[in-house]
Amino acid sequence: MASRSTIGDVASLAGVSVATVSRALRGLPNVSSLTKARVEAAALELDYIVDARASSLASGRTHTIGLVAPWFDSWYESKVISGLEGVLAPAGYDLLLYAIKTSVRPVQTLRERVRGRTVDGIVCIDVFFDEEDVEGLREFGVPMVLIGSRLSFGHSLTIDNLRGASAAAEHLLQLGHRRLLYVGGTQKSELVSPVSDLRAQGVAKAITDAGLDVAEVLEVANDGAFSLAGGRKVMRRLQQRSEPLPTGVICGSDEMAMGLLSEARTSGLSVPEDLSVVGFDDHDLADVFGLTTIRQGIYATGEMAGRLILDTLAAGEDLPYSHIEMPISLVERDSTAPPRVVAG
Amino acid sequence: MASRSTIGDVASLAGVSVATVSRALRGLPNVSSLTKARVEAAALELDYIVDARASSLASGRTHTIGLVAPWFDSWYESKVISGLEGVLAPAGYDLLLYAIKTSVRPVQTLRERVRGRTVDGIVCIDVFFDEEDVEGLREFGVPMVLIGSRLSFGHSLTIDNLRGASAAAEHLLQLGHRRLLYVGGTQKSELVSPVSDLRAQGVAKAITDAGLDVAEVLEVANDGAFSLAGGRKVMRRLQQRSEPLPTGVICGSDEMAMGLLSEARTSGLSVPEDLSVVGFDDHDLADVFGLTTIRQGIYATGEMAGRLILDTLAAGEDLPYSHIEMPISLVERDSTAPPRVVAG
DNA sequence: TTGAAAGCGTTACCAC
DNA sequence: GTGGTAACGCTTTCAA
Repeated sequence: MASRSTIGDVASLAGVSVATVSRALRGLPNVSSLTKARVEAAALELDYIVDARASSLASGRTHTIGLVAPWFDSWYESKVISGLEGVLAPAGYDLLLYAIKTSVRPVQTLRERVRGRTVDGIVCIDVFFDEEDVEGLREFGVPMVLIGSRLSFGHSLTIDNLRGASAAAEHLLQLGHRRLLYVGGTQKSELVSPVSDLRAQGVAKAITDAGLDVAEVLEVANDGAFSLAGGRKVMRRLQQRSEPLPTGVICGSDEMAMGLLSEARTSGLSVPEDLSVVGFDDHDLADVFGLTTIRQGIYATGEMAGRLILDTLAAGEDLPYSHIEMPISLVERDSTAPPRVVAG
Repeated sequence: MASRSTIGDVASLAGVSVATVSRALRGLPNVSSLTKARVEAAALELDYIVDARASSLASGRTHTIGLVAPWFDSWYESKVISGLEGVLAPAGYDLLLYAIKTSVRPVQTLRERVRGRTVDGIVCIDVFFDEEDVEGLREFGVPMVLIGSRLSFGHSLTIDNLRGASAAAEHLLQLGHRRLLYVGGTQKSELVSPVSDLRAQGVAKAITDAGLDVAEVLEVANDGAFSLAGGRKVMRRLQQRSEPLPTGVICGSDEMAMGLLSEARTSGLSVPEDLSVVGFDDHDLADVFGLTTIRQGIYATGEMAGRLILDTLAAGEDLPYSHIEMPISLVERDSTAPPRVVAG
């Protein structure tokens, strides 16, 4: 292992003070170009690299952003990570990951990282804070961006879940469907998400707006768990009962839709002939499944979160909090069509 | 923002020295239980949290592990992250992400992080170092685990790519297929991966072992790019030419297989009647596609990498490097069957 | 069992 | 434009 050289070594070699080395290497003003060149040469020769911890301790900045999420192995999270990273890395910021286990109060983990001065800012994905948590959050004093949820302070990035689900339901209603099913569910953990409920409300709204009776048209399944397996389970249960199947299904996520689709096909139902299905997200594979879906640009959301953090950091803490609604759109593919027997 | 209390504040309140506070809070020996209790009470009252940077600067440990990969938005990476996190977090280690852009020498980024004392250890996923790089790597002096590649120093975790691909090919040969295609490709970047070649060799070996002529039986497509889109492209090209299609396809990844499958079905081919397909990985959705595949436990690989790092850290730098081959297995599903016309 | 003090490697303020 | 030096907040000898 090469011996580690410090700023002092560089100073000696260049024949200047450590203060000057520090300025020169960071490109600060008030350093003659001659001195600067000499310092840079010395640094290069000694293979000097700034100690991030010492620098951070002295300057107060860590150049690290913490990403908090319930888990990191889902498609959604990996897209956000990617978008964030794309913005943060070029700006010289690192990304630190914190998975919030279901059992632990999310705010506790946050506390330690922020108070321990490990991160300069925080991005939360689908972390839902309760009243008690919020008390503890204010004191953090570092910029915070929430994705998928909202808070009275800090930036937030969401989509219009209600409108998205409405659009999906409208699409099915216009095709002639009159027996709809919404498949949602709380997310995989106990950090209860309002997202699923909002989407259910959106579906109901579309039905009402079409002059129809929600009680007659809509059925809601709340055990889809936003997962592949959950979508399967819902479909299986549906087929085991005696009542007729709905003709149109709106799923709160593409992964649930894929599970449902898969199970439906396995048991001989054809999509969209027997059953129309709309998903949510526009997963990479939605296209392969020919899945009609509500597209949201998740990578772009990650980028936006990164930019918000960076801007807030640059501007000081006084930036007014913004709530941004990311665009969504209906992508029509092959999983939706008029119902086989149009009510007549 | 609550005023930050330091170890000095705690010491004053508890009426002891900072040295004692440091020992007491970290549970070191030689602290009377009375003192310890008093210190803990003071820390609690002041809501004291250790400054990670200062602690790290003084102790030399960062309690952070760096994860290096070409990108983070693929299924494979997200599984590794998840496995790593599951082991690291309980041990008090954080995970820092570095995406290696194709244009930059990977080793440069590593240098800065390690030399900058930002991480205690490094895990690399599918990062392939060339001779020149290796020179610079030795000096790092922190534990390193490579996933998917090998190095003469540092731990490595791979699967037997050759044997996996052999098993896939054998499966098809036993079903009676005599015209095979292997779909691979360098990975999405210029960091050339030997993985694809190894798998191609495995297929060839199975053919030879079966007493057949590789030149007659095997065709290789190296533009699958390990992606969905790549798999599609290969299938499309195949159908545009005049020669007959192969009857059995082995794909270097499930994502390529899914793309290929999707394209095949779109153009009216049925699987497995017209075409048998075997994938690689056992992607979460492989099951949905009914895809026969070579399963590798990626989450387990992530866990193992975490444990190796932790063990090495605990043991000091003297642990002998290990190369571990993770288990794989053939999972038979519905995408493979005997060819329609058995050669007779 | 406890305390004093010397680092750890920077940054930033204040003279010069 | 440059240098001296006090922080930054903790860990870790070494004495007591």
